[in-house]
Amino acid sequence: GRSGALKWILVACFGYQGFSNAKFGRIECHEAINAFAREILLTAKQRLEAGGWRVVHGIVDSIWVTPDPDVDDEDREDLETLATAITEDVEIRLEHEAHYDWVAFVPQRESDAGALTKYFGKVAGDDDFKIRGIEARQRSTPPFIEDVQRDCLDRLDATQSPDTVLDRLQDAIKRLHAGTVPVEQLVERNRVSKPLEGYTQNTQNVAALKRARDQDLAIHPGQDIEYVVVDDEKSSRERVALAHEETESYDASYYETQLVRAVESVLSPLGWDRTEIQQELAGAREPELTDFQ
DNA sequence: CTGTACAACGGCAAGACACC
DNA sequence: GGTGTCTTGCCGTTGTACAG
Repeated sequence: GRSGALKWILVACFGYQGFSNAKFGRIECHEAINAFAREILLTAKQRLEAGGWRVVHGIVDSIWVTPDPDVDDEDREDLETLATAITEDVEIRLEHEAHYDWVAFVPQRESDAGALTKYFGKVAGDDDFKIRGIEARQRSTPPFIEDVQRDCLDRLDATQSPDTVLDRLQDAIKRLHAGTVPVEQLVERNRVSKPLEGYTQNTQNVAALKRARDQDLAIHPGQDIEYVVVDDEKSSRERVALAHEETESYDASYYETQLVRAVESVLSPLGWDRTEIQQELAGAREPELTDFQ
C-alpha cells in the first residue's frame, strides 16, 4: 500500500545518495546516514544484551535476538519494553516485528560462513514461515521445486530432523525420473536485461530468446521469459522449450540437481551439504580406507 | 625426455537476483 | 540506488596419462 510505496522510494533515494554518478547525490549525506545507522544498531545491541538477550544476527535496520542462556528468565526484560526504550533513546521507532519458534541462517554454498541475507524461520503461533533469499523466495524457481522446498520446511518444523525431509526429496526425484511431473510445474521464469544480440554467453535465457525469435515472438529487455529445461548439456536453442510450446520431455537430471540444491538450503543450517545428501539418497556410506586393502 | 590430449582447477567477467 | 551472493561460461594454467 501507501507506506510500502513510500518505503521503497526512500530505500532508492538512500541508494542514490551513494551513487558516484548521482546528479543530486552527496556522498557525505550517504556516509552520515550510515554512521547514524551503525550507531543506532550498536545502541540497540547494547540495550538488548543488557536486558538479557543475545544478538544472533543484525543487518542494516534489523536485529535478531535469542534469550541469553547465562541469564535467568526472571532477570530478562520483555522485548516490547526494550523496543520502546530503544525507540525513545535513538528517536527512531524500533518495532518488535515477529517472534519465531526457531530461525535458521543459511551458510554460503562453499563455506561455513553465514550468507547474511538468507534465512528462514517458523513464525510462532502461526502456520507461516518467514523466508528470505532461498529458492522458494526467488521468482525464477519452478513451482515443483518451490513446493518441495516448502514441504521440507514443514517437515523440518514438525520433526526437527532431516529424515522426513530426505524422504520427501527422494519421492520428488522418483517422480521426476518417472516422468510424472507436469511440465507446467517445471517452468522457470527469468527476466532478460538485453536484446539477444547483447549477450556474449550461451545461457539458458539466450537459448530461450533464440526460440522466441524463431517464432517471431518479441521479448524486450525487462520482460520475462518462461521456459522448461529440456537438455541442459546443450548450448543451442534445443536446451530449452518455451512454456507455451507443447513439450512432454524435460531434463530430469537437471531438475534433480535443482531439487538437491533446494533441499541443501533447508538442511545446510544443520550442517549438511549436497554430497552428504546425495550419499544418503544413494544409501551409500563413506568407504573406509581399509576397504581398499 | 618431448608432445599431445584431456580433465581439473582457479581466476575472472557477465548476468541475475536477493537483501536493504 | 548500492551491496552481496551465486551461477555460468570462458580461458589460461596445471596435472595426469600415454605414446613415441
